[in-house]
Formats: sequence, C-alpha cells, structure tokens
Amino acid sequence: MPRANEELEELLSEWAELLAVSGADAFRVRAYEKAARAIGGEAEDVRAFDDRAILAIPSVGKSMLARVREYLDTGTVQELEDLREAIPGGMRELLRIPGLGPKKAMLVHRELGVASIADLQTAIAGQKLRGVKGLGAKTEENLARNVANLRATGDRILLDAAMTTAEAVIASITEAVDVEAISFAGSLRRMRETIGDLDVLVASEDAGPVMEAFCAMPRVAEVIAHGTTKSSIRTRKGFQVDLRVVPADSWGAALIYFTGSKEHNIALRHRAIERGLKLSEWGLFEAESGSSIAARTEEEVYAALDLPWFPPTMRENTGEIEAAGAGTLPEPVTVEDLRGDLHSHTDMTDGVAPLERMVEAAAARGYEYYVITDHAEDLAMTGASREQMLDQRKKIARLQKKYPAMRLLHGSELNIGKDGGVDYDPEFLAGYDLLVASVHSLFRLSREETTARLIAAMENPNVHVVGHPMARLIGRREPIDCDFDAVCGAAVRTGTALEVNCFPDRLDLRDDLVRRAVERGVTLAIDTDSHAPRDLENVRYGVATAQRGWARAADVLNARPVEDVLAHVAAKRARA
DNA sequence: GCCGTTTTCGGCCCGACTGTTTTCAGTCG
Repeated sequence: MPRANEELEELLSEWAELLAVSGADAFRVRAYEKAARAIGGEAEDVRAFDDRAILAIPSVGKSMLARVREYLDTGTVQELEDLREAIPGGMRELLRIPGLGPKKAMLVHRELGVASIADLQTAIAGQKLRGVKGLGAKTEENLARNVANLRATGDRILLDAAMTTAEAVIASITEAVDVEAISFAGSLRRMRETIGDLDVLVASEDAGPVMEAFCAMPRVAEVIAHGTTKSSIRTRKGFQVDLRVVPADSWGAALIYFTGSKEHNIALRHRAIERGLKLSEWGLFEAESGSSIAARTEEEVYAALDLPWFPPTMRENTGEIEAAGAGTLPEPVTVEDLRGDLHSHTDMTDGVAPLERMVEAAAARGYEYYVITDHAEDLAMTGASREQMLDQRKKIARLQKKYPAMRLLHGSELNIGKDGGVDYDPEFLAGYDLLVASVHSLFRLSREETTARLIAAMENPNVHVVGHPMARLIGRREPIDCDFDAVCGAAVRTGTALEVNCFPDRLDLRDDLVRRAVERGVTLAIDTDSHAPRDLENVRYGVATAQRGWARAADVLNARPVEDVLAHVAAKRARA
C-alpha cells in the first residue's frame, strides 16, 4: 500500500486552488496549502496515525483531521467533491501558468469564457485579452510566453512524481505476484529531470499474472495495451506506464536496453560489432554463431564488452564509454558519501516542521552534521529577525546535547540583492557556522548584471555556498543568465561552493553545469534545501544530478568530515 | 483554517515588482 501522504497533499492542494479561484479568504486558502505541505512532508505514512498523531502535524487542526479521516476511511471527501462540481475542470491547470493567479484566471473565465489552457491560447491568439479591463497587451505577451514555456516541458513530469508512481507500481506488482526481478528503467532510472513515460521491467517466466496484476492496479485509469510481454496503462493522474516482462536469463541485457539512453545503447552496439558480437535486449551474442556470451546481469554484459558497469545516471554517451575504455571515468559521488546537509529550513521561516523534527529526521539518516539555514531578514515575507535567529541558535545548542553523534550547525540562507549584497552586517554574520546565499528575486537582469551580482556575493567572506545558483524552476522559470565560466572562476578564487539543489523542481546546478563546474575545479555542495522532514529524501535526486555531471565525492563539500567543512568556512573568512 | 510565553479571538501576509493604471490590483517569493 503506497503512502497516503502524497494523495492527501495532492487533494488538499487541489482544494486550496479551488478555494482560491472561488474567491475564498486568502488565509483560509493558505491554511489548506500549509496543511498539504505539512502532510506531504511528514516522513511517516499518516495511514498508520491515530487522531492524536495527525493533530501533531503542524498546520493540521480539527477541521483538517476530519477531512484526513474521511479520506482515509472512504477514499474521498464529500465537501471537495461538491467544490469540484462547482468549478470548471480546466481552471486549475490555468493556475500553473506563471503570472496567472486566481484573480486573473477568474477574470478571463468570466469575461471570455476561458476554462482551460487551450481556451487561453485561443484567446491570446485572437488578442482577446487586451480587450479585458485590467489586462493589456503586455500581460497578453507575458502569458503567451509563459504558456509556451509550460508547453515546452509538455506532458513530461518531474522526477519525484515519476518516482512516486514507479515505486507504487512496483509495490502493487510485487504484492500481487512473485517475480524474479523488477526495476523501473528508462529516463527515470537515468534520473533525468523530467520523465515522459514510465518504464517498468520485470523478470519472470510467467508473464500472464504479472500483466494481470499490472492492469488491475487501482491507480489505472485506462489500459492502453495488454499483451503477453508488454502492457501499457495510463494512471488516474495521466502518466503512461509501460510494463515489459522478460525471461530472467535476459534480465541484464534487457535492463541495459530499456534503461538507455538510446545514444548510450548505440555506442554499446558499435562496440559489440567491433568485437564480432551482437547486442540486443535479449543478450550479447557471437555475431556469426549466435551463441550467447552474456545477458543475465548488467555487469556481465558490460564486462563482456570490456567495460565497467555504469551508473544509469552516466549512460548518456557524453564520453563515458571512451573514458571507461581509457580508465579515466570518474567514480561518481553517491548518497552514502554524503556526511551532512548544508541547507535546510524550519517552521521559523518557510519550513513546515519545527527544528526538533528536522534534526530528528537528519539524525535518522545517520548524518555526521546538519546545518539549519532559515531565511534571513531581507526576505520580507518569511525571513527571520536577528532576535529570532539568536533564539534559534540557543535552541540548537540545547538540542545538540540530545545528538552526540551529529554536529548541529547554525547557518542562514541569505538573500542576494541586486548588486550582490546580502542580509545583516559582517559582525552579525560572523556568528554563524556556515552561510548559504541565494537569488530570490530579479531573475531577468542582464547577463553582465547577473554575473557581477553572483561574483560580488561570492566575494563576501560570509558567503560559503551559493544556493540554487541559476534560480531556475523546471517548467516554470528560466535560469538566470550569466557568464557561467566567470562564475566558476570566482567560485574557485574565493573558495565558495556552488550548490546542487536537490529539490525536484530545481536540480540546480543542472547536470551540464555541474560538469563544467567540476572541470573547472569548483567545490560543490549537494543540499536538500529541506522544508519538511520528507524533503531530506530528495538527496538522491541531487546526487543523481551530480553524477550526471560526473562529480566525485572529492568535489563535494558535504562529503567531507565536519572539521573540513568548518575549515573551508574559516579559510574563506581568513582571506578577508 | 490554524494557532496560542499576546491562548479561544484576532492575527496570520510583507514588500518588490509588473502592468495597468492616474492611485492600485495582482502575482510572486
């Protein structure tokens, strides 16, 4: 049984959006959003919670409890069903367009009958928006651009949504039937930042029951194909999942084939041909005799081609096969290499869980250190005052006694202003153990301004990590424009780490920039930027992104012991 | 709708920015 948390988060988020477009009190909308985030961010499955435990989740009160109970008992909430009836189905998707909030969405609905993104595109094409009072040509142009941006990611879904679905599918199948092996494959296994279709591969000698179990899953909305070796379904959320069943004897070859990438596979087949062999999803064979050389495991197949096993994240044919042949393929950083997390939030600012819960979750991962970096005062909406920060520092010191094996460090996520300045003053900043600084506004400055802005921030002796350096949001916001090589140069010169942010809608630095940074000797920090205990699990996505950029443990600040991290900070401060 | 060292009501969500407007509404972080 999959966790109920994600389902409830989705349900309450939808509820919040429907309330917003129906003109409900903004605080009420916010209460639903907060409850959704808090439940989704809860590390344990709420299905197993009693009422007291549910009420202990931040932002969940009696009202929310009743709804959670109704959902867990009946699979639905009547009040939400009624709200869905009352509001056109396409209104929610309109809210995904940046620059179009609940008010404008309702405005175009009321004035132009727009009830979906397709309707909006038609209205934009006909220049109808500029005729509506309160909107103008500029708004129309901006929305046109933002819709196009959204469409560029198309029907692809973010990594974590794909992973959640894939894990649930695998759980459903393994609960129903015995299989010899099962794995997701394709771009999800390679951990691409967005995923088109999900591929699930099963090794079994008896495909029939596997197919039956797959097509009978409760999350199936539509069976697209139901065959003997391949079936496809569409989930209720609209994701297509392809299932393939292969004999266990071909498992390794099939897993390579279906994991891809296509370019990696083509290169492997060329390599096979050079050796008088033939590679397919069924195995590696002698070209002439057709006798099998290897097929059962990925390792065997790669070894028979004189190659090491490649982490799926590195299978993009961007030089990995040549590098392996030359013995220069780096050993990429792994989740196990990470000793701590340098960027996390609590409910003192925009996190959803109290300090104690976040620290508990970090300790449960076995971290050697954990840095709390709540937002600083310049972020008007959420940033903490000096008094709050000092108070938090005392709480951390007290909490430290409970965790002898994990060093708790006090930091902050500073805001990088237009000219590269940050919050507070040097004296106050000197009181922190480590500081992250990030761009949170003014995303469309010129390349020159942005480059200068980032470099100025890095020259500050109290900026030790640049958080989500390109400030992009996948599918929603383009990265800021900068001279990345100049930024890398400054990072090396000033001893500043660049973050690989693990949030599934950020993954920033992106894989290709990681690779450029690593080539230029930049130190990275793989941080979850957690806002809830559950977010700590996102570390796998950041590590995958770093692997895709060929980063080694040696390139990563938080793969080092705490003494080295503190020495890194001290060294930068000493240069000032 | 949640919350409480200001505790069962009245705050919570502030400031920058954009675009549309002549003084402000909507959106975003």
